[in-house]
Amino acid sequence: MKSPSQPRDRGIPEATVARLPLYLRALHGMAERGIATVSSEDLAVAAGVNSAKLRKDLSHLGSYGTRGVGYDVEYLVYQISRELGLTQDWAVAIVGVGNLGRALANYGGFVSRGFRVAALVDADPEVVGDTIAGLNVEHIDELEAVIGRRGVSIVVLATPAAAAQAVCDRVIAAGVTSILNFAPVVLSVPDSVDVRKVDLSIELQILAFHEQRKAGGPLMAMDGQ
Amino acid sequence: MKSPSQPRDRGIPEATVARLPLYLRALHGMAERGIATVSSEDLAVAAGVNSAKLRKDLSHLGSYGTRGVGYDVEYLVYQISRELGLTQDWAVAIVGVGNLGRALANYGGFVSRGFRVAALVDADPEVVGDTIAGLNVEHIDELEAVIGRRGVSIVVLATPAAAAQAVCDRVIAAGVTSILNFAPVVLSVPDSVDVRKVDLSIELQILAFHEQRKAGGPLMAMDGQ
DNA sequence: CCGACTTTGTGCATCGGTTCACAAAGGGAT
DNA sequence: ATCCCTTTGTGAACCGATGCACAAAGTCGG
Repeated sequence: MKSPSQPRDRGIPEATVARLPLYLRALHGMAERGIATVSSEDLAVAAGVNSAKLRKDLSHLGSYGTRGVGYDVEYLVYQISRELGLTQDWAVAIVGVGNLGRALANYGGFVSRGFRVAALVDADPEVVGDTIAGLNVEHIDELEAVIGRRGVSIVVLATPAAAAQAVCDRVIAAGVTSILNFAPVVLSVPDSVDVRKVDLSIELQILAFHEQRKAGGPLMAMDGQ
Repeated sequence: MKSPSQPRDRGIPEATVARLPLYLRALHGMAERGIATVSSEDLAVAAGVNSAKLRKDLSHLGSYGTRGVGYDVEYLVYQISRELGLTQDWAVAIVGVGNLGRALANYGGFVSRGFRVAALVDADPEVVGDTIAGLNVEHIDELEAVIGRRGVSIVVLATPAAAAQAVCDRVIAAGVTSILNFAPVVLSVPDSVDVRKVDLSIELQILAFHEQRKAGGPLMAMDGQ
């Protein structure tokens, strides 16, 4: 007899992991509206995916649905949260308090569940000492100390491109293994470190590509050589 | 006899399109450092990808390399720019001038090549009329007029989640078919419209998942049921 | 002019992810 | 208690992307 409703396979596909937060958000919305139970079809629509994909994704976590009924919203929220590691809270440090860093520090929604901005760090003496979003901006010289003291495990890089790699090296040396990088550079890191990149410029360029296609159409003659 | 060095196949894989901006950035850096020619191996390292993948990607644009030598940096910059549609310039409107919108408006690097922030729009009478990054903030009532007048073809949504879908519907009705969405909602749009999403919260959750894995390790016993 | 060397471009095997379609499982009505 | 209806969970086919490995193509030195 195999134990039921237990995470079966600890190897969850990357594509699935990337969608779990989407499901979670949709489920939170439903919970707030007092919906107790949801079918894969409805949840899929709310998350903007195909229902078969949703079911397969959820099946990687375990068998949490009831055939003929659907999924219990509260229970599924809990299971996904646990799988994503949101039942604990994560101390995040933002390095680089320019326009973007400031926006991130103030962006409440982003720190909604499970995450807490625990430190702001910058190199500019002009901003060090300022209070932003209720936090004191500390000097970059204190980087390692701050990471240790506050138990930071995720670092958000919002520095200029030129500074990113150096800061990255230092936070890794300080023991951080998860980095969210906003600087437009390819960071070089050991395999044991996870880097995710958010690059506004790249997103725009991808849009431009498709926009050009649409505009030019199949008969765009103006590009003869 | 097939015409040489001509874009052969107009169907470039999506995964390739997403990497072209990366190559372009690396190439710009090289051009600035006066490098005239680069091998697929060197460019691949600079862009952080596998060299075979890079060659396959470039081969989708045409045969722009020289065997035994490599690629001409300037020429490749031009070809990729043209393919991405960066030889024309795109008027971008930012809707929602909160912390994030402001940061985007000021973020010079993001508007570097091919893109120009042509308008800022917000609903809050408090900020309408302000000048940010040299631009006057216009009222949301003017949205359609502004889009038409300035020839905006790409819209960046930096509104609160609750407002995003409504604004999205309006810009689409005004003829926009490319949207970069920062609001944490799944936008529903016709197939003819391209939406790219940047979601800080989701990125953090993905990092947390992997971080938890590392921390817990293969023998994490504390989760017995 | 030739031969050795470098580097591209690509055929092919492989892999991960998506989608379809359906059998298995459970709920509710009679 | 039985049957029908709904919805899950998944086997299997399919599709796109990746990476290897090598032949073709071109350069450069002698």
